Order: sequence, then C-alpha cells, then structure tokens
Amino acid sequence: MSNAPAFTRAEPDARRQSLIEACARVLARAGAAGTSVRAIALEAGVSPGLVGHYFAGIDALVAATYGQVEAKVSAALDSALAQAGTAPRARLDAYVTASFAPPIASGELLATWIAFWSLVRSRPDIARQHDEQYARFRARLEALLAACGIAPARLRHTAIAVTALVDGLWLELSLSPGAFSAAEACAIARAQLDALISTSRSAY
Amino acid sequence: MSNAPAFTRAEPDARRQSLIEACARVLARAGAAGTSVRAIALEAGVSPGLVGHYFAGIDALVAATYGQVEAKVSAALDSALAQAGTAPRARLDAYVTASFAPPIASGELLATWIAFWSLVRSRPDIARQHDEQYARFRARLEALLAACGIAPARLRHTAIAVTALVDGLWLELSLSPGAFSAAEACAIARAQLDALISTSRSAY
DNA sequence: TTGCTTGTTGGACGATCGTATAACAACTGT
DNA sequence: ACAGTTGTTATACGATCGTCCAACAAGCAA
Repeated sequence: MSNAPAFTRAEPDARRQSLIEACARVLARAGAAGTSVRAIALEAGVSPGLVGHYFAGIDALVAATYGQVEAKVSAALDSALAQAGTAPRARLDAYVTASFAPPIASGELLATWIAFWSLVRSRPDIARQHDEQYARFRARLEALLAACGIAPARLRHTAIAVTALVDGLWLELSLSPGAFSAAEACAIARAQLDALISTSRSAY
Repeated sequence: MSNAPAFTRAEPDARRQSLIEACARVLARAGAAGTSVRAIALEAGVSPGLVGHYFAGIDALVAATYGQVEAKVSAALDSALAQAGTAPRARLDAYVTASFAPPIASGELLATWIAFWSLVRSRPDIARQHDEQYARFRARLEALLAACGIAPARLRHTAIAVTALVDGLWLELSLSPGAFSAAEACAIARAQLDALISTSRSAY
C-alpha cells in the first residue's frame, strides 16, 4: 500500500482554489447550515487550520466561492455569446438559453447563492460585492439589448426587467424543479423578450 | 418597580404565535446564522426549553415562520385586490403595486425567505411546503390574468413569467436597495404586463 | 381543599463551532 | 550542508450549539 502523502505543499493559488472548490461542494451537499471550517477542510483533504491561513473566516471563503461561481457563470455566458455570431437577437437568445442550461442552471449552485445572500444584509463589504456583480450583469445585458434596438431611455428598465425575470425563473426552477422545466423557462423568457422588443419598437 | 412575572402561562396558540414572531425578528436582525433556539427564546422572553415544547426543532420553527410570512403576504395581496374594484387590469396593477409596498416589500422579510430556502433542498417536507405555496400564488395570478383576456393556452406560462419577474425584482430590491427603487420596480412590472397583455391579444 | 394535568423553567449534557498556536515539513537562498 | 522562510498539521481552547430532563407553578376537576 502506497503511503498517502500526509504533507504536500501546494502552490498558494492552487491551494486557495482547491479550498474554494471544496467549499462549493460542501455547500451543494450539506447546505449552508452544514458548511463549517472542518467540513470544508475534510472535503479538501486538508487540516482545519489551513482554512484560516488562506481566508479571514468562513464568510470570506463563502464570498470567494460566490465570486468564482459568478466568474464561471460569466464565462459560460461569454462562451455562449461567442458561438451565437453577430445577429443581435440571436445573441440575446443565446444569453437566455445559456442561463437555463448547465453549468449555470445547476441546482448545486443554489446553496452557494443562498449562503452568499444570507450575508449581504449584515456585511457591508459583501453587500458591495453583490452590488458590483449585479451591476456587471446588468451592464452586459444593456449592451445586448441596445444592439436589439431598445431605445436608450428604456434600456435601464428593460435590463432590470430581463435580469429579474431570468433570476426569478432560475430561482424557482432550482427550488421547485417540478413546477416547470428548464425548456419552459427558456421559452417563457424568449417570449418576454419578444414582447419587450416589439413594444419598444412600436412605442418609440 | 413592578415585579416581572417570571412564570406566565399563555394560551398555547398565543405562545406559539409569539415564538413565531420572535423568530421572524431574530432572523431579520441577526440573519440565518445568528438565529438559534436561545436567541429566539430570549427575544420572546421565554426559557430556551420552551421552543422544543412547541416545535420539533429549529427547522420546524423556521418553516412555521415562513408559513406565517406567506399568510401575511397573501392577506396583504387580498386586501389590495379588494380595494381595487372589479376592473381586471386595475386588479392586476393593484397586485403588482402591493408586491412592492410594505408590508410585503419589507427588507426584514428577506432573511426569513433565505433561511427557508436554505432548507428546501435537504428537507423533503419543506420542499413540499414550498411547492404548495408557490402553486397557490401562481393559481391566484392565473385567475387575475385570465380576467385580463390572456388566452388559456398562454395562461400557465404567463403566470410563471409574472411570478418570476415580481420575485426577481423583489429579491434584487431587497439585496441591493440602491440599484433601483420600489417605484421603479413597480413601473417595470407594469410595463411588462402591458407588453404581455397586448401580445396575447394580438397573437390570438 | 386535594390531586392531576400541563405549560414552563433553568440548567446539564455532549457535540460542534471558529479560532489560535506550537511543532513540523518542505522549499529557497546561500 | 545549513539556516531561514513559510505552508501545513494537529491539537487545544472557550464559546455556543440543539436537545433533554427533573423540578416547579398554574389552572382544572372532583
């Protein structure tokens, strides 16, 4: 039997990354209540004390985990947009479709979002992180909508509406998978986009 | 100084209710992480052991608290509908307006929702409670939409869309109060309703 | 009054929490 | 080869967690 290396030194960034991924797995498996320093360290195959060596506390680790989830979601959306070509409406549809497909629509991500949300109201720094990430998402969506001919005066409200719609559908889809399917969510969101775009064109 | 009665016996329903309200206050003040049996008992002015006497555990108490929040929201919506008269579109507007006004749009409710959501994935009984409450909301909305002339074939998808939109706006409004105002959320939702209704009329 | 039921208390119990810390192992530069 | 730096371990500590339980107080029936 080969001796398991009880002590392996990893590159700081890699170790940090592995802790974040372990945190995401524990959150997905045990929920926010079952996510502790010890559980994360066990999942990462690491001593409990090491978590405190890389993160100020469990909250900071959760925030970092959320930040990486957001980065992965952002990358998945960018990839979908890159494959969608240049037609504005096709790009918008690709954005919506990707929002309800893996890896974004994975129910395992829900626990990470919820754990992060539970910190927003009591931690100003985490509230700021949320504001920034929300602003980034909305700015990207505004660009897509502008290309589709949404009037500048309506851009802000339309982007808020579409973001809320997608978030609400994604949340309900994750909480009650039986209520409607991902394909339905996608169709609903596209229908809403149709209505928004045609309204904007006729009104202005 | 009057002596505080160290031992007061309350009617079971009233005591149960006071524990639920104390739970809601603690959730609003300290978040899900700071909500413990002891904190709730202290808030209710009661001994810690009494919580176990009325609820199987902290999860059951959170679920009961969520159930009461949902009942209050439902009552607020019914009240708004009752004041809106009989015009279908006015009733729909009243529904949306009430969704972004106190007591529904109170940021203090967010912690209760999040604490409840964090239990949905791991507790089948709580998942069922969520499914039922979501179905009730959607059924009510379907009735309002049907009165506005939404085609039956589109009723289900439209109700899902409006619910998701309102939920998404409400969530973002609670998490990032600076991103947009309640009045904006209301205007956005109404504009979406306009688009949905006109689309439905023209398409069928 | 007397006895019985039950809401209520207050503390004990073991488990687990986050954090701090001393000892140790691996790498780096000399 | 050797010393210094630092990632890593293992454990200990106090605090807090959820739950349990024997004792007590209040209301009700007889």
